[in-house]
Amino acid sequence: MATARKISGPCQAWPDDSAFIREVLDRIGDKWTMLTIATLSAGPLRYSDLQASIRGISQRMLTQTLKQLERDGLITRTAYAEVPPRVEYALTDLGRSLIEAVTAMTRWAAAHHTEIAANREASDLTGVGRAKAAAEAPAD
Amino acid sequence: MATARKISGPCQAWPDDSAFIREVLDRIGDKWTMLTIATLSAGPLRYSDLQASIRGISQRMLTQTLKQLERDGLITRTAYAEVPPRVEYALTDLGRSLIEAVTAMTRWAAAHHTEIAANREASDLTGVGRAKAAAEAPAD
DNA sequence: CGGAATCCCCAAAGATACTG
DNA sequence: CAGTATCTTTGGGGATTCCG
Repeated sequence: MATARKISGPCQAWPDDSAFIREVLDRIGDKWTMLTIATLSAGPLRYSDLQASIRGISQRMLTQTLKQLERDGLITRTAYAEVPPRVEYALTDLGRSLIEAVTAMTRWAAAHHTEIAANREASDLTGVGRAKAAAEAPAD
Repeated sequence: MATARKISGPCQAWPDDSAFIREVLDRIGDKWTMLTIATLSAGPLRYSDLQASIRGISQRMLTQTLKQLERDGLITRTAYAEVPPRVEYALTDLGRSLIEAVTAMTRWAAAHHTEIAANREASDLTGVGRAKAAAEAPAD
């Protein structure tokens, strides 16, 4: 609504509604979110397990990510009122539906990260002419 | 170390080396990167077209994203030395291999964004008890 | 037109310490 | 063990300007 912009561009496979896609993408596109989903895709885990599995994530981000996912209905949080506090997080049905998309990303990452790294180096050497992108400055 | 988790879950595509996955994910997981890839998946576009299609992106981010993608070998940049400067960006073969993963994400987003929004609201109402997450203030 | 350089701001991410 | 509150830092990212 509002802005009825006429994009006379060539091939636009993108409806004007790319808005909500940005929204969702901005939310689940987050690296920690993806990693969390991926980690939980194997099965329910508790807080510490998640922190250990994703290792590199801070409690802040973990908690934040989990809460966000819970709000969105992607995961469930089950707290057992035991003496040693225990909370388990598990994917909901909705969350599971995301697995394929996330794994598609991670599988791609796993399959092409080497290629990417190679391209980076090549680019670094080839386009040095005026590349200021060469922040890599190999010293010298 | 203690990561000898026995995952008996359904789809586990998870090597312990989630490190490089984080790397790649952090790069393509960027919202603008995904949208750019998605936009280019329809075919080659020039700078202005991209800016118009993704609209909402600033030249800074667009340029930055394009450069990054070019460095990684996901897209190619072809500059035509014409009077009216013209530069076209197109996905490489590697870039195209990402399309399926990206579209998987966007399709999911398109299919479940409503559900997510609903869950958000429900969550907002249900857990109001002490929810500090309720920063939604719809501002009348 | 395409993009590089600069300024500036705010929000996000990390670390730490504390509590239930 | 699980989670929260606080402080600080960093840089992402928007707007503007100028150059090729």
